[in-house]
Amino acid sequence: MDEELHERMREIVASVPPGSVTTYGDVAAMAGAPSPRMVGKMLSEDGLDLPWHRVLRASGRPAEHIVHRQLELLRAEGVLADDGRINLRKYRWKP
DNA sequence: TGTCTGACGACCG
DNA sequence: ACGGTCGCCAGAC
Repeated sequence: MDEELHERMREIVASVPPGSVTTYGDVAAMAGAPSPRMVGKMLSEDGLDLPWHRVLRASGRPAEHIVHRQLELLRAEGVLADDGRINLRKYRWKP
């Protein structure tokens, strides 16, 4: 099992600064994950202590089950959604 | 082993 | 812009 990958994904998500967002795909690419799904999997089981709300789908929309909560947390950081969708060109984090 | 299931994404019409 | 489809890959059963 790859504990290393798990840690890299965690570190990347942890490093996304308040007021900006990233996507599952970006995190996967940066961490060298085989699929963006792995990022979602990691967050679902070990993401409570991470700024998981800063991770969106490539469309700029949050995953279905957490939409409300996520948009709420983002709004508190000044990341505003237009009809449920975040403008990635505006808020996307690029290290 | 074979199938199904996701906090996903690229492509296409 | 949207929805359908297909590829993806580790786990659960």
